[in-house]
Amino acid sequence: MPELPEVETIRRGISPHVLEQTVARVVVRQSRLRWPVPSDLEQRLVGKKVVEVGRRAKYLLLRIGDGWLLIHLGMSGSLRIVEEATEAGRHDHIDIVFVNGRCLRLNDPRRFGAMLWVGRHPDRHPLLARLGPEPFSDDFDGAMLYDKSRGRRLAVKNFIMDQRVVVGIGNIYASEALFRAGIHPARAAGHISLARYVDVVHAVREVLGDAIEAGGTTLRDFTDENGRPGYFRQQLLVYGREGQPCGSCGRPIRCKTIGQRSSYFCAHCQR
DNA sequence: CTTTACGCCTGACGGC
DNA sequence: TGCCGTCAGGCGTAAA
Repeated sequence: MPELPEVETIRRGISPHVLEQTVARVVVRQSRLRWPVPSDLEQRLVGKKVVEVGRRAKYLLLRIGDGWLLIHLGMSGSLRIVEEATEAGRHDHIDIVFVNGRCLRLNDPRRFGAMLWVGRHPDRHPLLARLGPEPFSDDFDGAMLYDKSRGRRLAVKNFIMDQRVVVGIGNIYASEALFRAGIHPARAAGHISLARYVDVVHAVREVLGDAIEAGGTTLRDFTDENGRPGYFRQQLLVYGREGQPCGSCGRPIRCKTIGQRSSYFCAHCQR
C-alpha cells in the first residue's frame, strides 16, 4: 500500500502521540508477518520511552530507549492511535500500549509488512544497508540517475522503483512522475539522456511533495493514524485513469503491464 | 553482474 | 447466490 508520501504522513501523524511516551506493554496477536515478530519484543520495549520517530525510505524507525523499532507496512499495513480499551478488529496484529492508555496499533490484512527490533542504529541493517538516497536529499540528482542507468536495459519505470537507486517511489508515483517528466515508462533506462534524468528528479520531488501535502493517496484502504484517507487521489494525472482523456493532449490514457505491474501513461505526451 | 518471475497473504470485484 | 479468476500501494529470493 504505502509509498513514501503515505509513510511520511503516518510518521507525522503518529509522532505527537508517541514521542516521549513510555511503553507499558505490547500485545502480539499475530506474529507471522513478512518475518516473525521477535518473541522478546515486549521485554525489549517495556519501560522504555519513544525518543525519536524517523523514517528511512518506506521504513518507520522508532527509537525506543537505546534501540530501534523498525516498521514496514508492506502493501496493506496501517497504524492507528487508539485508546487501549478499543476492541481489536480483524488483522489488528500488534498493539504497543503506552502508560498514558493510548496505543499504537498495527493492522495489516496481507501481512507483507514487518516489525523488527534492531539494537544499534539500523543504517547498516541488511534491510537498509543497500538503500539508495532519499528523494529530497542532495544525493538524488540527474547525474546520479544517469550514471547508474548506463548500460541498463530495464524499463525506466522499474529503474526508478528500485529502492537501491532512489527510495520511496512505488507503483503509483512512478507512473505519475514519468508523466510529469514526459518520459514513456517502458523506455530503456540506459537510453535516457542526462537532461531528461534532471527532469525526472524534479518530477519525482514535485509529485512526492504534493502528495505529502495532500496527506497521501487513498485508493482503497490507506488511512492516517486517525483512520482518515489521504486526498492526493484527486490529483493523480494518469494512475487508475485508463481510457480517460490525458489532461494535456486529450488522447486516452493507456495502461500496460511493465515488469508485472500496471503502468499508466499517455503515449502521445510521453516518449 | 543484470533481468525476470514468483511467492508471500487477504479481500474486493467482475464474469459466468 | 456461489464460484473462480484477476488484481491490488512491496519486496526478498531464486533462477536464467
